[in-house]
Amino acid sequence: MAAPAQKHDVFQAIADPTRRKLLQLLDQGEMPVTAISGHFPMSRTAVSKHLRILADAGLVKERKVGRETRYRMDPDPLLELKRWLSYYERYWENKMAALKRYVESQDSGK
Amino acid sequence: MAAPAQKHDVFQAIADPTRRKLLQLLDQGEMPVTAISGHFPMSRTAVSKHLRILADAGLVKERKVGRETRYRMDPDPLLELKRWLSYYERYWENKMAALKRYVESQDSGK
DNA sequence: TTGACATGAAACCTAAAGGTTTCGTATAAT
DNA sequence: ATTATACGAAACCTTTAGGTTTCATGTCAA
Repeated sequence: MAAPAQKHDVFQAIADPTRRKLLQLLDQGEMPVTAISGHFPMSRTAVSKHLRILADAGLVKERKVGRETRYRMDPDPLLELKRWLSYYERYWENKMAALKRYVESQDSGK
Repeated sequence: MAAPAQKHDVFQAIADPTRRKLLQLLDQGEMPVTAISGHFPMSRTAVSKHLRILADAGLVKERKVGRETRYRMDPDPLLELKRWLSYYERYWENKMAALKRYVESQDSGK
């Protein structure tokens, strides 16, 4: 299969707070555009553009039902983010270990 | 305490691929600007600006040593990202949910 | 003390982001 | 058949992002 050559990646997609809210909202379930845009202080068209960017990154899927387009969230691309983040995981592991040691030392001290 | 009112957050900061590379590079250790910029196909000034954005988000720290400024990575703000991501953790933690998504995607796919 | 080096600030440019309004078109309701 | 609804495409505007070049300043080396 050829590469998707998507215009927007996950990192870009979640950079905008409006789009993060969109994901959160659509996490509740499928919803048509007008209903979605009711939750945002901007025009329906603007929301529609954000949805397109999210769709481009694979974070939402659309489905046409009659005259409406229903969007739902797809968390799969977030796995890339998770993978990226896991690279830095060791930092907190060490930190947590250090904190654990600290707490335990306080504990035994008392 | 007053809010930091930082101009750039961690989501914005990591949205740019150059800045992600910067983090990766600085993960190896502290480095002065000129040395850093040697790794990038752009001017030192441009790199400097990226570093400022990262610093603004708290992802790098700077330290002046003589006539040079040395930057190092600070992973702490990534915890916010991790926290945000953890909200969606259940999706791929739960195997049944994954299977459900798979079945549904096959269903609505073609 | 003179010159080279390291760096950020400033001014500037172009493209992209994020928003608006207007319009066309398909579907639904009367 | 006509009107209302749901939506995306297009054109447009303003601000921000990302880059450049130039300049000023502080520090090190000769």
